[in-house]
Amino acid sequence: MTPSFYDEGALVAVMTTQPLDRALDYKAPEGGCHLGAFVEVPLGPRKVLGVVWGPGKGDYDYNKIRAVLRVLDAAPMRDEMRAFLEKSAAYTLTPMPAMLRLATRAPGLGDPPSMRKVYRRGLSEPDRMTDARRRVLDFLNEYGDLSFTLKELAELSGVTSSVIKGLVKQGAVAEEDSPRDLPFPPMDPARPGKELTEDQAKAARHIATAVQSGTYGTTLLRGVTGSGKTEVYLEAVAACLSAGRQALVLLPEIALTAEFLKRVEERFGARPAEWHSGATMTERRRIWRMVGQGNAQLVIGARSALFLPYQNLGLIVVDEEHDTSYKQEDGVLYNARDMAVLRASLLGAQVVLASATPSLESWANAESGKYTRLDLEARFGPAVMPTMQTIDMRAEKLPSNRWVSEELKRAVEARLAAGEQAMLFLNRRGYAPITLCRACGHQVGCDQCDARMVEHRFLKRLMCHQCGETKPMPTVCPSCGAEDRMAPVGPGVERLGEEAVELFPEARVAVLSSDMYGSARALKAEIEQIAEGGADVIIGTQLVAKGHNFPNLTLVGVIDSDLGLQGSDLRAAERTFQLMRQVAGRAGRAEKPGTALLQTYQPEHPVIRAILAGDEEGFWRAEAAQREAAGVPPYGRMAGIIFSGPDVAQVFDAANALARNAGALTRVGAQVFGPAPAPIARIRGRHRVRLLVKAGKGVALQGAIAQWIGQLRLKGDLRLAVDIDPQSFY
DNA sequence: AGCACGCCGACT
DNA sequence: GTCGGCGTGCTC
Repeated sequence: MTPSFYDEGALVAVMTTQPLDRALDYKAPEGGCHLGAFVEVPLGPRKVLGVVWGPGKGDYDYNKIRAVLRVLDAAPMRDEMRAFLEKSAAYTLTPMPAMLRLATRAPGLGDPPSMRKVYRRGLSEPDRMTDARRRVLDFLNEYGDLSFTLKELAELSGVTSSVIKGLVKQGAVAEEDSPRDLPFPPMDPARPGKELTEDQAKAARHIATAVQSGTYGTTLLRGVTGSGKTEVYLEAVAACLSAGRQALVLLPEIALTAEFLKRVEERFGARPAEWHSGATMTERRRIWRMVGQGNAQLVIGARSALFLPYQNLGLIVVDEEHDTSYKQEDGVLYNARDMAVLRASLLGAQVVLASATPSLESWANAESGKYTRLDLEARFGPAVMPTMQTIDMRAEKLPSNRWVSEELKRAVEARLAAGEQAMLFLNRRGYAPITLCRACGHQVGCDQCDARMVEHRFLKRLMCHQCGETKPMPTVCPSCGAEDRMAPVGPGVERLGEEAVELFPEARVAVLSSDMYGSARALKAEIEQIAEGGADVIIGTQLVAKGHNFPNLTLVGVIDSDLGLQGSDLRAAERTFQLMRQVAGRAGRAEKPGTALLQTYQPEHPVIRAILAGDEEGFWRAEAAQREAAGVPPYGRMAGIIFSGPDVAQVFDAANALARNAGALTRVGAQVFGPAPAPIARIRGRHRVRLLVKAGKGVALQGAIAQWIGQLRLKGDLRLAVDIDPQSFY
């Protein structure tokens, strides 16, 4: 048993956020320190942030050991959190300091609580009363014990700040210091939620009971769009809050909308803490501190909210659990869905994985009994699932610059005539995916990456969708020099928008694409405006497939259902299935029945047929059988080893050398494939090459890989990263 | 990550 | 002669 307190001078091991890959010994400071304390320690000439990780090892020259400089004013990291970070690091093969950095992503961690001046009613009366003074004192008397900032008080009582300063001098108004980071208002779980159907109430009770048990468990909550998943898991949140424990709802960044927060506020009577990439430094600091003090009971956040210092977490909801954005693809490579399950298991907390279209991993875990599965079949309210049909594009005789079939066109016209909305869905941003020289066949590529440049007519430039590099549209072929022969090939949403304007001249056409709006806020505002009837025909990329509600939308046309079916990505079929189901779920969410039309060149493909039949179990079983036969996740294990560096040949050489020396892996029966260019073959001028490791389900993959790459000495600018359970393959 | 140490090419 | 290139190694 490790002691939980170290007296002054005792040796303690401190893990820093510097890339040192192990803890260093220090002497405990004056007054001692707790296990888990956030501390500032000297490291060479610098002062760095660290956490007291345990007793010192004592294997270092005692005379060189320095003392902890100070203990920071923050609640010590709990044992559970240290265990979580260590297990996450071991699972993802991430160096511990990088893991610790995820857990200390708040500014001013070491600062004393920031204070500000607030004003309240003082004990004495002013010597002379004026109108302005009267207004201030009346206002304060009315609000009793409450205090206000100078600006608030001046505005609310209609005086200038000098009046208040005058009253302070006389003692009629008291000036006090108050911490700037205020606790979040308490949630009220006893407020009535939305009325639940019997189906939903049963599911809600099931999860609530599990939450009250105070033990670990994971529930897969499956329900089609509009089936009331949110209402059900908010009841589980209520049960958790009632039990006096904190709750966390994880959402994909894009789904963290004002609409969702409003629902939460209506249910619990107060705004929860919102943790997302757009949060200001002040907000981050407040949330980090308040979560650590237990003064934020409910956090709604994107994946990194999983690493906040909860004191008493009882429930983690992962909404849209299949969403690929839960997998962080750069820096620390982790999957927030899997890490949520890990953290809950260490805490004795419950996890709810909610989705209309679960990932095959979660489906399989439910099948094998690791997760409890709850299905919400009935749609909430009168809306029903849309009718779905394919349009066989092989039978269409479309000119090469047209993508909307005659049948889809007629269907859209019918909706327009009825005063309803139609959506054309195409998962390709920009104007055209390829810019081709008609003289020599050259395709314009990115100078930084190996991707093709995509024309964005909206921006009047070519853009690389991998690194964001842009350049002007060339008039002369960069390869053969021919003039005015550059031509756009293939459809993007912008080009589809042009076609829609021609086909439906009377309609208001809106194109929704993530790169057309400066900020997520502007985009959300635009989506809301369109949902309220601001457009008749909506052209959109995959961002419209995420939980927005379009009450007047009754038709979804999927321009190219085959995108994502081809290729060697083992999850391609799964992704297409999920996307189609979600897009189809856009249609007819309110009272009007919807129709989904899928344009495809492969109407007999099992994925397309499963979507049409609405046969999810059939799809999962077929897909699971294929993966099991191939020995790939979730029936086998995979890892990517990504080498990167400025020189391609050097990067390939290093990867080749490692691949040829894979004894540590072959001993455990794992196979090594590659090297091949990584999914993103070049980022910011650095070439990336990947080895793929495939192993049986029972193999201790991390240990073998750690041993394998352990001896490797990387020279110069070469870097190596391990990606456990890689998600991108092409 | 930073920062120092150290071992080889073009300058006042 | 030495200024400085950044490869290598250390930080308790």
